[in-house]
Amino acid sequence: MAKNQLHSFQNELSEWYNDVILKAELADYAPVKGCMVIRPYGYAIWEGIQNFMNTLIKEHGVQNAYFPLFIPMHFLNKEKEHVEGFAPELAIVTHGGGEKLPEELAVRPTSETIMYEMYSKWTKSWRDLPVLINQWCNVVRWEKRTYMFLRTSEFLWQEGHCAHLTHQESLDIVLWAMNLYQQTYNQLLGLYGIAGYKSNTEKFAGAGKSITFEMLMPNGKSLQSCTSHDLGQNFSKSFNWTVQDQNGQNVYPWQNSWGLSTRSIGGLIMAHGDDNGLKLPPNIAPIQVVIVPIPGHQDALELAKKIKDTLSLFRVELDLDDTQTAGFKFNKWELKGVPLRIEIGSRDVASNSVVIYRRDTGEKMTVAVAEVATNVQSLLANIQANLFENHKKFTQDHTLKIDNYDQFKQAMDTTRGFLSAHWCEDPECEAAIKTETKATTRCLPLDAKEESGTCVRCGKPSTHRWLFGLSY
RNA sequence: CGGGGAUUGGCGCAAUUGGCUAGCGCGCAUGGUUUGGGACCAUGAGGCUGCAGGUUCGAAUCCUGUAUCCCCGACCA
Repeated sequence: MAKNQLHSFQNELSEWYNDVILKAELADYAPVKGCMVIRPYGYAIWEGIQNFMNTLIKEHGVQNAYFPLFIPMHFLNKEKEHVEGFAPELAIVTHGGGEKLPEELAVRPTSETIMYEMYSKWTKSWRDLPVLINQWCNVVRWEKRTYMFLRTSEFLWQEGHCAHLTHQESLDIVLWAMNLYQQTYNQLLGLYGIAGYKSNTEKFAGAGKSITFEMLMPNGKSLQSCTSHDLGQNFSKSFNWTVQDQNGQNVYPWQNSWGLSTRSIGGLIMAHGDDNGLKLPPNIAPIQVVIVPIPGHQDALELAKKIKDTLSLFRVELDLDDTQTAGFKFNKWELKGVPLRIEIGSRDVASNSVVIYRRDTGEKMTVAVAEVATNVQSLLANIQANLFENHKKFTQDHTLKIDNYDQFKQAMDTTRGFLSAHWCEDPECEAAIKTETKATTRCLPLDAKEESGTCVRCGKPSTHRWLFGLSY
């Protein structure tokens, strides 16, 4: 273990991941199995994601609302695939107020059923459509194995649920939502990924089609980072929900649902880190610039405050704690992933300049006081772009075109990554590949071109290359 | 849920054929000297050894149960 008490990013990613979450004070273990406490620094990241997404969600006319945590079991039972998919991971309330409940209540694993029950009450006419609602909430899925942020028994997310008169309108929202997620990942979190369709076995329980956004992590594992589902009319039919259309006919609305969770923070942590800790992209960093006056240099304080005033457009922390030495603080702020650090000591006061350090590259540069604000602005933009490009390059470098099964197996045994290979789309073949190599289908990329080939495993004809990988 | 490992001041660890008042480092508090890449001195606070039972003259140590965490799988966002 290095001096900073972190395991090696390269060789012990799982341990590094836990170390950095605890030491950077993003989160802590809760005294409840599989649950975590999201600490203020980690929650600020979630709030950044919420703010970014809320703006785009509302611009599109989708409104936020809130539905109950508890779902009567008979609601879940209405959609067969849905309940079968979620039954194994439900937390169920059997007692309330000291008495056994007449009907058990599921703690929501997702809110389709309770929301659509209400939608059907609120809509009688085609004029009442579309329903465009999103909610930010917690959900519970009783997972067998948990990791902080990536898979906890309770997690935070947003779930958008819209209903439309036509399938096309609904599909437009499905794609719009995935585009929203891509913007969030690319622009806010500096993360690259591939959007595409899930296979039938991997899709959401109750969906017609599911679109996923898959990101590659440094250990070559693939992280399903959010999903957007075309629910067709499965739920409206299950709930016997109809509205009258323009012709007076009773029709079932077309629906979609889409969600992004606190798992995104897990991807953010892992994809950008290094042996010194986190590297937060400036757009999401709760602190974009930390100003560290060298402790003991009294003359630096005035300049430090002056610099802070010139940076009012940014999220700036002025670290006035003089009980720690400069080196200690440098390491602390690097661990916490602050993109830029400004060091100010007597030397700088004398030369009317400051030292700026950038977290992503480790470069230090001397900048004249008058030019700090413009430098900070361009450096932050540069860091944001650089982190995204790094992740994009990593992903592309680890995306392999695979044309025979031996190659496929060899890749899964070594570098992993995204394996782009032809597949016959037969679920049995998919299952066999998983058993034999651990790889699952990740997605059929939205932009995949038609290309005739043969299934990498069974040799049957195939029309597209799918992405395979090891699931996180 | 299967396999492996762990749980001792806030954190990391030590303490066995069962035996003294459970130690050490870091951190923390107070005072002082320091401060440009993890400073130092002095003094001090902080433990019914995860929890519940049991065996024993005596348990951190042995037994039973249980909880939680980590790693590797199977299941999933």
